[in-house]
Amino acid sequence: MPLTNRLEYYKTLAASEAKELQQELKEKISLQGLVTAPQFVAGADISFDRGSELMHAAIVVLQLPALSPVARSLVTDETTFPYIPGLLAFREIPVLIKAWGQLQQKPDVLILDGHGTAHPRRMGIATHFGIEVDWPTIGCAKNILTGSHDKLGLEKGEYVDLKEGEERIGMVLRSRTNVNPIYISPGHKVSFDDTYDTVMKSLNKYKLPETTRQAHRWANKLRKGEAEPGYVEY
DNA sequence: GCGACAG
DNA sequence: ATCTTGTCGC
Repeated sequence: MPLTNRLEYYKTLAASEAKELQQELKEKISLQGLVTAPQFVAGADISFDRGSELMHAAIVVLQLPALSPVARSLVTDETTFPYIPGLLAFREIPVLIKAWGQLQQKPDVLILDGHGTAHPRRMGIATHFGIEVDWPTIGCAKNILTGSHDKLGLEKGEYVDLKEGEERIGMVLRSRTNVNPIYISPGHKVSFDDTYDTVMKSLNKYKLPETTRQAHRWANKLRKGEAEPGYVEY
């Protein structure tokens, strides 16, 4: 089924059906590592007014190692799926894929807001998105959804595995010294090592990766009418 | 049954 | 996610 039709199909799904679809898609996950060191990393995020069905999406591409801006894609669209923990992808993926399709300069890897394999069925939004567009993705969340972990050191760069039972599903990373950690996990077509390395390279002086920060910034500008939808290359 | 629960 | 000012701590 064509991608466009799949996205329309998502909107018709009941929660139970969405979960079944995740169980099927789970078989397509690849944790094969990246072939070459990434030079371009991108961040994706969504902003919206509470109570509104309008979703404002931003994807920004940055170049390593300086994290200098390369391009951005902004799209506004309406969602028809509610926010349900564990089913975030069905709500946000449609507009993100529109932004992705508009993006000319594709990055080596895309970091999304939310989890990848650190999900009850290993199908967080980063993994789901990666499978749909067949591209390397990483999940980076500010809060935990599932799993448990040991105590974590306070220095930037330290991490512990996030596990569900005996299975490693992600990592809890101290992205900035003495600040609450972030939760990172492979999305699709990246390894756990790629996930850690890429996120570390995307960090500067803040808690969140610069990719995430820039995507958040532009999504907010779009929502507030301070930026126009469309594609821009720098 | 109760609590947890990405954005 | 978003609503919002000051304030405590490194």
